[in-house]
Amino acid sequence: MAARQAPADKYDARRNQLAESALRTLGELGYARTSLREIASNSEFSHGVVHYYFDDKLELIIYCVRYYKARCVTRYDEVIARSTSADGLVQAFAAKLAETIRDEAPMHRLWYDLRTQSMFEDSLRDAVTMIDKTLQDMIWRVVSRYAQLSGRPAARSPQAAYGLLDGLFQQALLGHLTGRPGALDELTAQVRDLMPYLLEPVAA
Amino acid sequence: MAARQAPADKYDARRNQLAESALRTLGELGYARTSLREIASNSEFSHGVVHYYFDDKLELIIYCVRYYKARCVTRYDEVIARSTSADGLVQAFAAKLAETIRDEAPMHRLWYDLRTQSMFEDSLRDAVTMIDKTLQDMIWRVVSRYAQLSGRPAARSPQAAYGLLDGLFQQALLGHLTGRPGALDELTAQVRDLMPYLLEPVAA
DNA sequence: CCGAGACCTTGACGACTGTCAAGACCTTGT
DNA sequence: ACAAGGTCTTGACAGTCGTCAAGGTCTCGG
Repeated sequence: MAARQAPADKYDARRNQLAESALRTLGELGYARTSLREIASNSEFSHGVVHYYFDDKLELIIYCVRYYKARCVTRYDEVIARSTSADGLVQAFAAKLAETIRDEAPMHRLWYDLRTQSMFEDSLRDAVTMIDKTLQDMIWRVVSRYAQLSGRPAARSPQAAYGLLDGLFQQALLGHLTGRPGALDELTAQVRDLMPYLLEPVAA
Repeated sequence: MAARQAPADKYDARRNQLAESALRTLGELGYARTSLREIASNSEFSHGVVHYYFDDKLELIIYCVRYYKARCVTRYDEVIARSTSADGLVQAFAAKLAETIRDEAPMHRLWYDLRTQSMFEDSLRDAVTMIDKTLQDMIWRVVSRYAQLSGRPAARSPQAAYGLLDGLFQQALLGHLTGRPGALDELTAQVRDLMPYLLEPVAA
């Protein structure tokens, strides 16, 4: 029960360690075919240890989702901070989107997997809703900064902006994973085209 | 092996009958937790019959995907045929999108589930890619007709148009399933806003 | 009317899953 | 140095899965 010892950090460190193994495995196999034994075998522990640090398979998964969120949430903040012109922001943002597909494709497909699972499994719904909102906020910070640099107000809701960009992103991810050659370049072009639409048109 | 009898139709009819049971079950439970026994128990047959009509679980699933496609492909063609003005088309199209979420949510979440699974499982990839292309064509017929009625050419690629609309659609589906009240109305508003962006701006 | 083959059920198999209890190992305080 | 308790492994459990073989039931041609 109260498993923590003097260094409570160690307990959390182990949980994070297991979460990382779990995320690696989940990103490789997907939610459906990932077993606790597989997760453990991708770590340096045996399969029984999972129930020492997590009550449940579900608790581990949800912990992973939140742990994963902590990494992504600031992904584009540097782009926001560094940009000094509207065009530069759009360029850097589009490039970063393509880059993260190239470098972290397993993580992204895992996210879409979990989000889709939440359409079936109520127990995932809260965690997914929370992280989805966080991603929407992240996108909205980009759009807000873009509006600011352009001197024009945003014309779309945060939901709409997120939905549109997410649709393009997911399509590019799928294309990239199926080996379609120009998938990433198409994404950057599509994003560059889309961004002005998110703001009010220039005054007539 | 050569299981067909004189009326070869009956063999196909049984396959379709099983496909319908499978789609009902898959739409309810999702790909991960749907077993052949569950599919069979949602039909009037026993669990062994599946292997009489399908070699494999995977063959059944893929057959289902293609069977499902046949229904969706013409979903908006009536909207296209009936519309006589650009605004009327947009209105009817947006309403139809919302309607299909309300009436066929399990089928849609199943589609997203299978599409996501194809990011992990190579064996699903071909079937998913084919139906995704079919859906893109379906959307593109709407956009083309919209361009025609507007007297302006389309400004976005078929991929981009499909990706954008699909993003909004998926977000609305998720919102609808999680019980967010205005999810469907937001979708129709977002689609009405988006459609003009898919065409070239009015001449300056 | 009967036998052949299509159609379907039943029951079993090996493999895999999440879960947990029993105990071994190892660190630490005293 | 010894005991206590945190940490981890091992092995087993009940259940479910896909698959398939054996055999029953039904239908129809001869």
